[in-house]
Amino acid sequence: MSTVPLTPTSYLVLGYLDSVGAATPYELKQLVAGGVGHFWSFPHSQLYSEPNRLAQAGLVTEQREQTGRRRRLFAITDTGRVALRDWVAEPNVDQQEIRDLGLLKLFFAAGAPTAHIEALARTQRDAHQQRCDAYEAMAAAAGTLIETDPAVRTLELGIAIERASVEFWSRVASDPPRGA
Amino acid sequence: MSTVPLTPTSYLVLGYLDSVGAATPYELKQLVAGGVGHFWSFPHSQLYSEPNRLAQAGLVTEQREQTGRRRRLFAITDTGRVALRDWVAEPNVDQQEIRDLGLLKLFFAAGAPTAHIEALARTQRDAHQQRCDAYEAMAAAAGTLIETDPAVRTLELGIAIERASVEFWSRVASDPPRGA
DNA sequence: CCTATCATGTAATCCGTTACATGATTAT
DNA sequence: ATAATCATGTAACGGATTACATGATAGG
Repeated sequence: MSTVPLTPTSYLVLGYLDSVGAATPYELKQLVAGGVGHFWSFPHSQLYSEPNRLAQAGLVTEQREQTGRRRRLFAITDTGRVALRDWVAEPNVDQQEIRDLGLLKLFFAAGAPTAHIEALARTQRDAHQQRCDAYEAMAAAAGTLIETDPAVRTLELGIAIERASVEFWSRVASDPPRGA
Repeated sequence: MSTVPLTPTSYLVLGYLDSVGAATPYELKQLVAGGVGHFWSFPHSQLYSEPNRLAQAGLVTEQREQTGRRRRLFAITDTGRVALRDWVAEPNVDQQEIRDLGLLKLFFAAGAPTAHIEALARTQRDAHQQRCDAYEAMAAAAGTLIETDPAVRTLELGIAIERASVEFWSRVASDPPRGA
């Protein structure tokens, strides 16, 4: 029960364990795939190692099947719940960043032919459009939950950002830099 | 001169070396701070190790001062230039993600008191507003370059996303989930 | 001179990713 | 039955981050 540094992944696991009570890594994987995974994804192997770290810190408990697959079932502890609440309450220090690979490419596209820039812009535009549609469908499916459920509410930002991205890349596609 | 996997950081270094010809790690650090660093930041130590990797792959050359600080000066090679062009030209496979810590907190805020959510939203709103102002100032300073320089053009997306974020967090602040 | 700060760099650590592996279950 | 796919998990590697360290330089 030593103390370990908590990463966003840690809180993600704590957050899900808090909302469902207890889960195996595989169940976590499924939860992530249908939830945060849409805007914060990572390989499933993390969901096998991260709970171990959390167990070391006493934030979750582990219970292992004695038969068959010997699945591990993790549950959040009171300490874990406190850590989660504290994290949500504590003001955000670090700024979020765009970290869009397409944007990085555009940034360094000074030497590229215009046709390549246009192609990049179209690809990005379409990808963001797809994602926008997906978010909108999820929001529609969630209905009025978007007003009361914080998790669902995040869709609103996703949609807004995707729309802005579609508009941006559309403009770049139709009016690329170096256009003269 | 073995082959190494190229990461976004690799191309970032190649991109800058391509635009300035040659630079020391410290010069790269300054370039990044005034450029991509605004939307793709990382510790400066990367700028000391990454060029080494690129040199192994023959994408850059290294020249070391024989006196005083023994600074290292890196220059991009033709091979490096080709790699950079290819990267820009190749279509983007992976989707970009939001990866906003504030958004992650909101996602898991179901158990938090409304006051905490409001505080989170206000903090986020203000941070994004600040960043929005900064981007707009940079765009204004760049003037019409925004139409012709791809690197400057990226500011447009930054501004659009920041504005959308400000609006989103303002709404959450004034009308938080669980508000009933 | 002296010391505070900037410039410049290295070392060690670890999270996250990639790759692999094996037990269940379904379909044909 | 047997191939295919899903479920479940582990091992190993490396890039990114954190922390530390030392040389220049300017200000007082």
